[in-house]
Amino acid sequence: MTDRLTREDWVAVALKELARRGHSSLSANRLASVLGVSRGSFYWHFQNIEDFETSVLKRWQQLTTDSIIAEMETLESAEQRLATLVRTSLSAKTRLERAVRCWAIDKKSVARFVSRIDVKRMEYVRQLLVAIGGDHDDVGMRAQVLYWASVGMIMGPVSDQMAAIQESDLVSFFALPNA
Amino acid sequence: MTDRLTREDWVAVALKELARRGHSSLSANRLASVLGVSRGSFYWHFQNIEDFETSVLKRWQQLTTDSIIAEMETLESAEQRLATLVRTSLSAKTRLERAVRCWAIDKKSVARFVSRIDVKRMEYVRQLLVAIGGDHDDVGMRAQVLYWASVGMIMGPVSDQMAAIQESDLVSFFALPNA
DNA sequence: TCTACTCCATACAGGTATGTATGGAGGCTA
DNA sequence: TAGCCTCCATACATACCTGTATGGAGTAGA
Repeated sequence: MTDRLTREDWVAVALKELARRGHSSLSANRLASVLGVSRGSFYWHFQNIEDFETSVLKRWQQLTTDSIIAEMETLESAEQRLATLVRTSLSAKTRLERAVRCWAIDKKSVARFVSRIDVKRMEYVRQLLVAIGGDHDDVGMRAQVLYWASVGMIMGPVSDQMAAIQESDLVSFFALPNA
Repeated sequence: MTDRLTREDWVAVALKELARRGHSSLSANRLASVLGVSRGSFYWHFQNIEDFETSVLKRWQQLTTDSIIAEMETLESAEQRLATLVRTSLSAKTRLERAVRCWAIDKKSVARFVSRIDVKRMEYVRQLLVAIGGDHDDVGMRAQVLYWASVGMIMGPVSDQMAAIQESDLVSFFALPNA
């Protein structure tokens, strides 16, 4: 009885495999073998692959966007929120983010989903920059570049330089006006 | 006679398909059908898939890194080089870059290759920033963030904001000291 | 206890992938 | 012209994928 599976069990192991080996590992075959069952279970819990993938993406959104923003909103000042957000991004586990973003390249439905999340995150960053530094002309550009940088950090090289970067330097770099 | 293929023909169509449909389209089967031949040709020109993929990556490096850096070096000042480099990046066709970077997620050998290219590009950006603004403490961070932003722009959302971003604003933002 | 429902196993069909073995068409050379 | 070398076609083995059809084990309820 206790060894029966739920949809959530499948989604959980999917996120794990997604982070470990990329989206090409999200086959019913592979996940079934990881869970120690057959594909019969998969096609009982999910109508098809599309149905399954949508569930995985929704869980990803909840974990990496909705809950993060909600957590930032518990902080008092916009400065604290941005600093914490940047620090969280710098120390975040990048494997899942990277895998999802590459998944979006292969599949248009995933791309649309990720795109909506991007807009949501970027708009939040822009709000924080406005709250901190005022609504300058280039606040849109700065929010865009800051979010691009976070995406680039996830997707790009993992250099020694990265470890030396302080979140406070980044915040002041983006939030303060140029000379 | 003229309808016989070369390794370069296979690599060329591979880069095209890579940009159009992503790295999952780089199968001998698909490319053969695109070229109108059978896989017998593929396995005559290439020892195996690894051999083929290495050739594709080397061509990508030559097109998107070596030749670009060489072109910048023909310009006179570091300011011109950085401005041109940023403008080139902003207007670059992102599909191939994006596909290669996602390819790297699925395959470790590709990841190692891309990582070496990342280091090469980032070091060049750092050199330009030093030549322009002097060797400040945070020049390493700025080079890192600027390169991250370029990667993020490629991998991330294509917003309306992007079209409004001027290359001159980006250059001054990264090259000038903070207030 | 008998039945019905839930969850999963098994088997099959159809698709695409790599890699190899082998043969065949056409040009180059002796 | 005879033979060789280059380039490609064909066929086969093997593997993994989705999706469906069907049956079977275990639990809950009448």
